[in-house]
Amino acid sequence: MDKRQRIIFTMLELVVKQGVYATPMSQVAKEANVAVGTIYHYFDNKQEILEEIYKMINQDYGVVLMANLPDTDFKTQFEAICLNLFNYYIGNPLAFKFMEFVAVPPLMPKELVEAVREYTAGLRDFFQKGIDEDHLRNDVELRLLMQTASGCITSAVKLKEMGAIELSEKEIKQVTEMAWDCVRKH
Amino acid sequence: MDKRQRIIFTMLELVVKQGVYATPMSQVAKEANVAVGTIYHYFDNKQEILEEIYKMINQDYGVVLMANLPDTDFKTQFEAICLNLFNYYIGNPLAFKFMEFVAVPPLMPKELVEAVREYTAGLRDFFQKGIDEDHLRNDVELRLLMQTASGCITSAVKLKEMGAIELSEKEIKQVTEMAWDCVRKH
Amino acid sequence: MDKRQRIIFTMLELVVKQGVYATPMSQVAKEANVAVGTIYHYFDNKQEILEEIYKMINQDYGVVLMANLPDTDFKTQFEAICLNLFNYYIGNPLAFKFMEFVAVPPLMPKELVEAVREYTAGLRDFFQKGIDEDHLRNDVELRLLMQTASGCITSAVKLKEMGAIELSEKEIKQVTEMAWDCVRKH
Amino acid sequence: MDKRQRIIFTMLELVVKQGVYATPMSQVAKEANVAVGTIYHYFDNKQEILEEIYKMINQDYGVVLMANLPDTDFKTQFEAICLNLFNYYIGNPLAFKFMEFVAVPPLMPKELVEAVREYTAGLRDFFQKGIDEDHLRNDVELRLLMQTASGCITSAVKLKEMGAIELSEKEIKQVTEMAWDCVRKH
DNA sequence: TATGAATGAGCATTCATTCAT
DNA sequence: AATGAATGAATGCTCATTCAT
Repeated sequence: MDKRQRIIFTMLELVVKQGVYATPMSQVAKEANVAVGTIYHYFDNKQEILEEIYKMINQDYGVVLMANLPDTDFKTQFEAICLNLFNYYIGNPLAFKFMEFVAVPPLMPKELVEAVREYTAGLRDFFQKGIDEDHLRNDVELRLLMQTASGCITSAVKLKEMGAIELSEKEIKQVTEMAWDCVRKH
Repeated sequence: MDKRQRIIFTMLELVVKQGVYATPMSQVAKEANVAVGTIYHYFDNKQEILEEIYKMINQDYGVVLMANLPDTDFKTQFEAICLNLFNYYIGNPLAFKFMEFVAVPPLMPKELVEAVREYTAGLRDFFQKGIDEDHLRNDVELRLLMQTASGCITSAVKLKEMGAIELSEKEIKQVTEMAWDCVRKH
Repeated sequence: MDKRQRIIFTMLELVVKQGVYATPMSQVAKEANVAVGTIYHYFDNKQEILEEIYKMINQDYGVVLMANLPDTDFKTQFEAICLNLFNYYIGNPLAFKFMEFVAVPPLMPKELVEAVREYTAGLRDFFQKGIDEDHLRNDVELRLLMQTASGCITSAVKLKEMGAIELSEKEIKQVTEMAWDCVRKH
Repeated sequence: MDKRQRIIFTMLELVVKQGVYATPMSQVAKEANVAVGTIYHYFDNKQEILEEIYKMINQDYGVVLMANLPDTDFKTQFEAICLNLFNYYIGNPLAFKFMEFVAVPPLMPKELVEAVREYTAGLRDFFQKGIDEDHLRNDVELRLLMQTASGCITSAVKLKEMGAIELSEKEIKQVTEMAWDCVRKH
């Protein structure tokens, strides 16, 4: 892994474990095995590294979420997306925690937050199609519908990360059902 | 308002707006109109003030959530609780933001997080009753069920706070429905 | 001497000996026998201390220059002023060196440089009177006349500070004569 | 212009505008269109470049000052030298500012300062001749006499550079007169 | 109770210089 | 000759906390 990558991943790891302000650049340097100055060769400042991580994770989202969708009915596709999200979160707990606990207002500038939403344009289109084709509630705003469904998933992963529940296949199935019940047209 | 109260509310306000580490004690002192030393007369350190705020808000929760429940069927009571939660969050945006954006791992010690859950024992009992009496899904763990329902509400308020959606009576009704669909026995 | 004074004089001393950028705040703190933080209690930043010194010295100028003028003819008064300047410079070599070698563009902001000229308004009036009453050249701009005369004095003190010449009474007398020959009406 | 020259002139330009310590080598490299490493191919360190500039300017002085002297009486020659100096300063404001504002104690080592005086040996001889032949004051030390005369010129140029006065032919004539009045035998 | 001057460890960042290519 | 990635000591400044009054 090159130095730039090592800096990013070390920062991600430390910032999730310790918090942004308990993570000095000197520690990042040491644990990434580079000199402090080297960090500033690749990044303008600490904030920029954090924004880089934020963009990176959101880009991953966009790709991973819509991957390997089965060519079947809407509901099955919805479930596949949920599963994708679960797998990503469970496989990348650092990414999950960064998004939930680190990239919290007012850390990320408004413009970045908005820019990054474009990475998940695919998901938005999918939901819009669900509304248009009468699979999803059509009386609820698109943004609210999406947020509520993903909130169900997020809630579950949060509980798992706190050590409060397991998140085996059974629970994943249940939460996916709940998310579907939330947003589907009745 | 006495000095202790002023310190707490000033800290809450600033910490929500600026973040914990961008909020120096000196600024809290100035905006609360007390001397720096006075803060340390009432609190051991900065962390203690934050924990005090955390306990205060959670205590409010416990009280507010179960207030004025109608003596009717379970579903109506569920809706009343949702409405209570909405009203609290909307009426106390600082409290909402503090819980969502400030009191984030690893800020609050594990023991405090657990201790504070007792404040909402009433809500837990209500959900347990819902399971036992066959109103709610009985195949899902209690914690997960509660978190998912409240996650629906929280998601909506977050969107409102970000300025992405309105949260008028219509939307509150919709989200309450979605939360109910999530957890009810089908 | 109080802490603020100690900080100012320590900074003056070090900055003259070492240059501004070879004088770290930590050294100022140590030699002034205060903590680093204390410096920032009294001043906003390093620059502010330097500006404070600059103002202080210029204020001294204004007072010292016109002190104890004999109530005689213009030329004798002129000589008294030169002597005042010599005495000040020789008695305060730190002040002299600060003005000549430290407070050099672009260290001091334009506005401060201009503001500070008001401290020596008395000298300007004296020169103006000299012009009006036909003691001094009236074909040369006031500013230029003043600068040239004081440049004579400054040149001499500079040589003394470099160790190139003595500056005993004899030389002081000579330089004063030269300054007078420079600006007087022929 | 070759790289070495480009480095020197870029450093001169930047150092005059920004000050020595606000001028990083990386900026010099960028604006001279060379790599940082290349600078260290031609010079040992930053200080050496500054000393090179200092020597270069002083060498210029020596040559320019005594150039094109008319073969007439002493006073006319004196006036020609003054004019040479004015022309040099006005045509090379960077050189002037470097000498006045950058090459200030303790930037240049004592030995260099002394060594460089040899470049202006011609001027020294001219003044000595003036003393010996009874054109200049013979009661004042040579160094002091020279410094005072050139101080008059310098004062005027400084005022011009500060934007305080024009320095057209009329003023140049005046200042030359003043310089002469300063040092001539009465 | 209340004050605010004083402290100094700790931080983000800079920059002259090196050196493998 | 020329490059520019890499280094890490050093700097200005912050801020939670203490304590004499």
